[in-house]
Amino acid sequence: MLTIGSLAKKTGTKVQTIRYYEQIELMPEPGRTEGGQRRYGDAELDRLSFIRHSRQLGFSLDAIRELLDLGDHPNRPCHEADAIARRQLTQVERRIARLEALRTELNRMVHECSGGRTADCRVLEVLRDHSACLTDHDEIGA
Amino acid sequence: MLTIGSLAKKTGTKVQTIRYYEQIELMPEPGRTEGGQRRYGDAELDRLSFIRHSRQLGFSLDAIRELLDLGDHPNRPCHEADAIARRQLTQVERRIARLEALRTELNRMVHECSGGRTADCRVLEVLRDHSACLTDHDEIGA
DNA sequence: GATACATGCTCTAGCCACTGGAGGTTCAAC
DNA sequence: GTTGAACCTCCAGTGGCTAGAGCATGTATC
Repeated sequence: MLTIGSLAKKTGTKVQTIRYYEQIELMPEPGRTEGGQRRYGDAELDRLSFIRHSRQLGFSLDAIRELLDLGDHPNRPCHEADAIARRQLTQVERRIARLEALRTELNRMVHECSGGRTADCRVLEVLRDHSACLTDHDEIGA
Repeated sequence: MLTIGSLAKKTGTKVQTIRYYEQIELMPEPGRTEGGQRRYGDAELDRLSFIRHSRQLGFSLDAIRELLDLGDHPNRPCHEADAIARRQLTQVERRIARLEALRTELNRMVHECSGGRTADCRVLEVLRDHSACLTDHDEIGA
């Protein structure tokens, strides 16, 4: 039986985060000691590990909820899990493409800065004038 | 003189976002009509364009605040602006590296999925077992 | 001048995924 | 029995917006 603290340590999660997962019903309500402290078993350890690993791979909590649900039904066809992962992959690829455009632009800004007065600063100039950009970057935070 | 709506359209910002920027003092309080509606001039248009463009390049609102401040002092040396841009570049590069590791992992997951039952699903299996991963991806949201 | 209605206003709450703190209780070791 | 780390609940805050309620204003048309 694990305390919340040792579960946290084993999974690299913060204690508060575990309680938060319980609150949003991503983790089940665990058993308690007489004094009211949470105690966890192996099932919860596995579930939390799954959640954490999925988060590290960038899945949203909603996607993880779906994945967990799929894992609970071993006889269902797995194309849904596959679809979720593919969706995630597409998103990751889109983000990479966008960040690469930003990298190009930032690189250009930084390399064109000659280190003079802010009035002549290429960094500020590029930010002032979008049309000086070489790449498209129209969405925010994509 | 622009209404908030036309300023929004010109800069590709939402009306609420402009009011939010005013609230957090990133945008100045504009003049008002007798009836109390906001009216904007060219200075505000420029400032908002700068903000939006910086956001598109991934700068935080705090970083943008600094950049705007630097732009207001044309005779100061520009190495600070340069430093902010470099910091941003580093962050972008780190995010790209991380996402590329994720892409590798997701790709592998997706391609190893043979489309059977969820019990045999490679996607779920990899998520269950971090040690099956080839890449490091330890931080969340980095 | 009247009317219609798009656009404006303020205020509040919600989103995601946590994180931190206050103020109090329980557990395990000594 | 005492200490002190770890636990508890509850609430508020983060960033960067976004949405909606409920009402006021501005402008074009008749």
